[in-house]
Amino acid sequence: MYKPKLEKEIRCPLEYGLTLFGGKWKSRIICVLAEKGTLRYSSIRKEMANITDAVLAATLKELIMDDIVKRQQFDEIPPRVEYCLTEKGLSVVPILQTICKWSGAYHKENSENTLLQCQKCDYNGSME
Amino acid sequence: MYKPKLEKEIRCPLEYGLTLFGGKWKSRIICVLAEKGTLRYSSIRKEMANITDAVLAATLKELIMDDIVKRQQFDEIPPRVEYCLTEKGLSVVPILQTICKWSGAYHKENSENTLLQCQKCDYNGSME
DNA sequence: TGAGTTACTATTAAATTTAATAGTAACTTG
DNA sequence: CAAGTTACTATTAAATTTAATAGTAACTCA
Repeated sequence: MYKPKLEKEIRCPLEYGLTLFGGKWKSRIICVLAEKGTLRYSSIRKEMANITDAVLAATLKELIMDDIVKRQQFDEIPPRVEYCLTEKGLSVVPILQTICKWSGAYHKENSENTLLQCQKCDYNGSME
Repeated sequence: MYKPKLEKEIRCPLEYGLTLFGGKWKSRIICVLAEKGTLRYSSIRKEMANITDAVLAATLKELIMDDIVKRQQFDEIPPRVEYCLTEKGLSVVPILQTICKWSGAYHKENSENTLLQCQKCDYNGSME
């Protein structure tokens, strides 16, 4: 998703909201944290096959700046840093679930395959 | 937003759903059609300053393929083609409104400026 | 002592999205 | 008769996102 640098380029809260949790990675990170609660950096990475450090670190930074994810650092060695959703982050979850259900329902209606299954969301392929 | 060619690359209905209406242009087109009902190509363009023909035409095509927008063509000259939301498209609107409200509420909380106003959405900057 | 762990950053390249520009047929209006 | 309208397509370029790869400090474990 295109994220304009200048807030002026965003025309409405809808567009702005979508930049906060839309996009390929943000929604997945939020889902993982919603499911697991608190996770350290390496665990998030393990949960999300295919993500690279560069992308994960950058995405977490954005989520933190937008007050959706909270970062807590422990001064140990090897380093330990834990991430969890903020209150604002938690408030996104129901929206994501709604999208999940909406999408799952229409997909079932139009297709026979069952590719759309995911442990990260609360969708299991048999939602009413 | 990254839209994978192969459905296999999409991991869950949430991600899939976001490819259907997330992104810079799709949500705006849906908003405009939700507000105005039926519009012809040139009117959609006028409603969305800054969009180019290449992008508008391509985006409409995707929305049509995903059964969110319906296209009706009249054989007149000059050509007339009208677009409106399908039933599925209409069912997205409440989700977009929810995002709009969520985003608007948090934005007001965190910022003094009032840039986030838009005639396209049902948000007017003073939402409770 | 060497390898592994951790949470990153930096750099470069590939892929994708968005933008800019020009062109088209066949009519209508001035 | 020239210019404007309509709904696009095609092409090229710029911007942005995503991916791939390597490197880091300071410890622990074998």
